[in-house]
Amino acid sequence: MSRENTLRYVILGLLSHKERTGYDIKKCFQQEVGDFWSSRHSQIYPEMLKMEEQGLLASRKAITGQKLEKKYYSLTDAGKKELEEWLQAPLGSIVPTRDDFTIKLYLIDDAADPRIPILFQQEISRHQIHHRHLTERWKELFTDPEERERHYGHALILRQAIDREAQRLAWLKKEYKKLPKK
Amino acid sequence: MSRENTLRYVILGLLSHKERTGYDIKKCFQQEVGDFWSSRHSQIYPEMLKMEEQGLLASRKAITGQKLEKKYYSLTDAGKKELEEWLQAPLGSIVPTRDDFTIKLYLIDDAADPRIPILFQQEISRHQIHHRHLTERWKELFTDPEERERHYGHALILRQAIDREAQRLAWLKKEYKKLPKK
DNA sequence: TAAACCATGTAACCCGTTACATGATTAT
DNA sequence: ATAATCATGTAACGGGTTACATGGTTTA
Repeated sequence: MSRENTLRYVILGLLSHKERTGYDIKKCFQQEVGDFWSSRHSQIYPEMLKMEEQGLLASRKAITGQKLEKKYYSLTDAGKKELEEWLQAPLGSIVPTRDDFTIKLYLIDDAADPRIPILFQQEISRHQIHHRHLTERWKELFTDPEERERHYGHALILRQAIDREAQRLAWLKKEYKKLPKK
Repeated sequence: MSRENTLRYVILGLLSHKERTGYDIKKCFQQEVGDFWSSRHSQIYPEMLKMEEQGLLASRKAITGQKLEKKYYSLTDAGKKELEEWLQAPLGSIVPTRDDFTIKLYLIDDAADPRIPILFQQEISRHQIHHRHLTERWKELFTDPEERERHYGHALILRQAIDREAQRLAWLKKEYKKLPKK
């Protein structure tokens, strides 16, 4: 958990190019952004209300169909300033992994334990799924090289995530093979 | 955040070979274990009390010096069973990165933005620090190859963490060089 | 004797998840 | 018609951090 209310800055960032509703933000988190940050609508709506009260966001209402109200939020000058400041603020220090595979391996600690190969299989499987998912996303978004240029940051972090998964899978398979045969 | 009360299992794991006090657990998190999992004493003590109430832990009191009371906890049979079950339970699915460098890069998104090289410098710096820290730890613990065999899991995850940091640093430096000169 | 460390707890608060709750619109 | 999706909220709870609070022991 980033305790520094990062959600607020992500929202500011997502609103920095165009106005959006809370629902739009929610959809972002279900789509591409969700690979890097996500929150539920039950956290998004109250947060945006608070940000409006604090003068970081402005809103206008619009009607779709007969009565469905949408609330479009946009950045105020204070909101823009808040975002700029955060973007320039130093990064936090690196926090513990808190990854269940890692901690289980630490606690079992014995290469001959029969639970070790199972653990590796599970870990390999979930990273394969994740790797495939990210690769799919890449194809969707960045098959066109022009898109890669238009969205430098996004392409970069997605590429990096894919490489990381590939490297992790290679490491896992290597260590899996080295396990003592029972 | 692992929402599944992982702390409880980490505590069970740390108690599985010898009895310890809450303070001992806290010290573990400040030392080697802390690279992979950590919690504060204000969370540890109440959690251990609850685990005792639930019959997972047993405790005995001891006096150091004239009156300083220590409370040593150990696993009950129920506690051992709980730990075994968790160790065999399937791993959770992979969660979003929630890393501030990543999300900032996503939000800036423009290779020509002057904040990008600064961001890279910050990221490189904090990973260098972390890499050095982990390498130090390795020297401390695993210079002796026999220790590496005695603590297979620990050696493995530490090695993996070091490799990951090294690979990440290489990637960061490569991309930093590719940035457009201003 | 003073500082650092040992040792154990509680309280307030923040972030995030799950569940509760409601109603409109669109596509089949 | 009905299911899926759009749209916006609130409530309860769990896990984690910071701060509050207290006292004993060891080491320089």
